[in-house]
Amino acid sequence: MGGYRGGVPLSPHLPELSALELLVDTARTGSIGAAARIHGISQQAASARLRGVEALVGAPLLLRSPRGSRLTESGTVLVEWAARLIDVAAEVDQGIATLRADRSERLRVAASMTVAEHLLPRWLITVRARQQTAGRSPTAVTLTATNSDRVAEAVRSGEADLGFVEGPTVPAGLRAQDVARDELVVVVAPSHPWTRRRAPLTAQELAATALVAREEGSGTRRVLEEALAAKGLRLTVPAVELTTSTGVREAVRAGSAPAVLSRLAAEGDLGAGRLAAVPVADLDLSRRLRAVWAGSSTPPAGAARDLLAVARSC
Amino acid sequence: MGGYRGGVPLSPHLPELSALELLVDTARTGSIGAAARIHGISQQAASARLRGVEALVGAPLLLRSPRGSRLTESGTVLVEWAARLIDVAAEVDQGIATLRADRSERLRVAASMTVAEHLLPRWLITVRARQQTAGRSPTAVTLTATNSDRVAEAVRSGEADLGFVEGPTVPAGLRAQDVARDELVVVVAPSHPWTRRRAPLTAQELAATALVAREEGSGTRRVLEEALAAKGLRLTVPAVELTTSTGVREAVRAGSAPAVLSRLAAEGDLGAGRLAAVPVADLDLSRRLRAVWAGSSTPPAGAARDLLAVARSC
DNA sequence: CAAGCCCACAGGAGGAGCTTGTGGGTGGCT
DNA sequence: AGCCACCCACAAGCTCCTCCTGTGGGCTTG
Repeated sequence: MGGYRGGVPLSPHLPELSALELLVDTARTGSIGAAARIHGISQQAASARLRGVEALVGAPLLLRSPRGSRLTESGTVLVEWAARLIDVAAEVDQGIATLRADRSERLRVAASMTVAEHLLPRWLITVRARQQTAGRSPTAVTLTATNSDRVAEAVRSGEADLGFVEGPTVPAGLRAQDVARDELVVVVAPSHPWTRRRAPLTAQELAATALVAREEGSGTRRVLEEALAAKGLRLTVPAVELTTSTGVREAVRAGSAPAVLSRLAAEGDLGAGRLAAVPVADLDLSRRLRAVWAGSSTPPAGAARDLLAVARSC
Repeated sequence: MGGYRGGVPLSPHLPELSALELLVDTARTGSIGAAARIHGISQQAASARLRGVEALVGAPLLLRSPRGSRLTESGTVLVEWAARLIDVAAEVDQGIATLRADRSERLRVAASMTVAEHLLPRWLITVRARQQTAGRSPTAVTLTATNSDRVAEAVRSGEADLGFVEGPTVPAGLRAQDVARDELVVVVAPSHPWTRRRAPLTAQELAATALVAREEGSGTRRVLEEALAAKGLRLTVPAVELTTSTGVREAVRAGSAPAVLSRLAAEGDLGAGRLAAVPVADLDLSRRLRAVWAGSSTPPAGAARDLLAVARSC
């Protein structure tokens, strides 16, 4: 996740998302015409689009017959991949809806970068689905994504109804509830000498190294600092400070220095071998992700309650 | 992943993938013009496209200045989401390349559905990346996705150079190497009575239930049957037999009957609450994913070796 | 102060995708 | 048997989108 290499656009063989949706719906319904109706286009247009997809892919995907269409073997695999892609696209879609600023009645959420990037879109999809199955109309949500400090401020000042933060302590003046756990990992470029270590890193070594770090006020940075402080250590002045985990990842991949990142943010790059994780011996880098709200001691009602419930169950 | 609900096309607010790529590259380079050059379009076209994205999202994403463009807060979040989407798209893209049938020299891979759907695209991306960093030109790979039995046949007959199968035993006449572990889970619709059970399911109960199942010859089916056989049990005749895990998932969601699925295939739906997992008490449903090849006892050379190495390290 | 980068606006050409109209084929119902 | 409903594909025309080129304004650098 989030490891887009940049500079290498996707090949022109990748069909458009809408065309893939059409294919998936054709597979589901067993009929091109039915899928066309779902998408609000004519059967002919759908047929042409799907032929276009087949031409792009370079393999037959559908077995057309006078009483419907079935998938070929290649089609089956492609539909499976496409469904996954569309799921992620739906998350982004949901996320985009939260960025739109033109609503009046809405749930205003402020979240730390880590939560906003990696968890919220999925939560929102689930909340929406649950509200719809419960027969309620889905709530409009607006999202502000900053660092944990500013999330706390936004909630305190009433700019946001609900916040999500990381960090070892509950922000002053707010009520909180744990919703998930996360863990920080030390990551380096695959070419970095630390990847060839036998023994795990010690807290002392880590503290003595100039890292690529997030700015002060970020939950990631604070957790690291407090974990080191618990060992009587202080963080060396960072080599670079950046405000996004993308920036941090890119700097690490460029080989400059190690970094400490949320596992959520690093996962994709670790899996793909673009980054390597370095175990740390004597440091507790797990952290809680908390929902926070102002005012009463009980969790908020309405849509905020729904979101909180979904977040806790994931 | 792979839980596409169907019937609800993505909102028209979602920008096209190419437009999102453009945004990501603009963020990376700090300049609209530079991103335009990467994508081989004029600066004006890129500028217009990005304005289109902003209109679609309904929020400013870029802070344009006479010496470049930076992201707004909303832009930062969107870029992060978009990068993830593009990563998945790149996997699909890579997968599509393997479906194209027009190459002559290539590595021919046959894989079980589970592996083809959930693991191979990522492996292929990594192989490609490693080959490129090693200065070699990337290998063309063609993929056939069927059930484990037919994968074994394809490898035996020389139709495929390398195969990936599930199942408790190594197919006769082939050499094998473990590459990963997987686990089967019992899944039901969220409304199914089993979700309200206190005690875990017993193997006996499971065996006595008519399930939604994969066809005979599939690795998923075989693992289940053998796990039951180890307890002296036999599977009841399935309620339905389907050849894809999508089909199985949909049937389960429709509420008809429980199913046994790879955790890989069920993950997305479990996370989103579209399916529920039911613990099973006394049944070992873990399974190995194996690479198989014909002939010599040593693993194959060349590109097959690269793929094998990547698969094992993930 | 000119050159080089950044950006945006305007007009025109091309093409991709849609719709409507049409026809061939199969299965079920009366 | 015959009609109807559904499946699919081909063809012609239109529309709108997106790209191109040409142009101009603003800021920084040598």
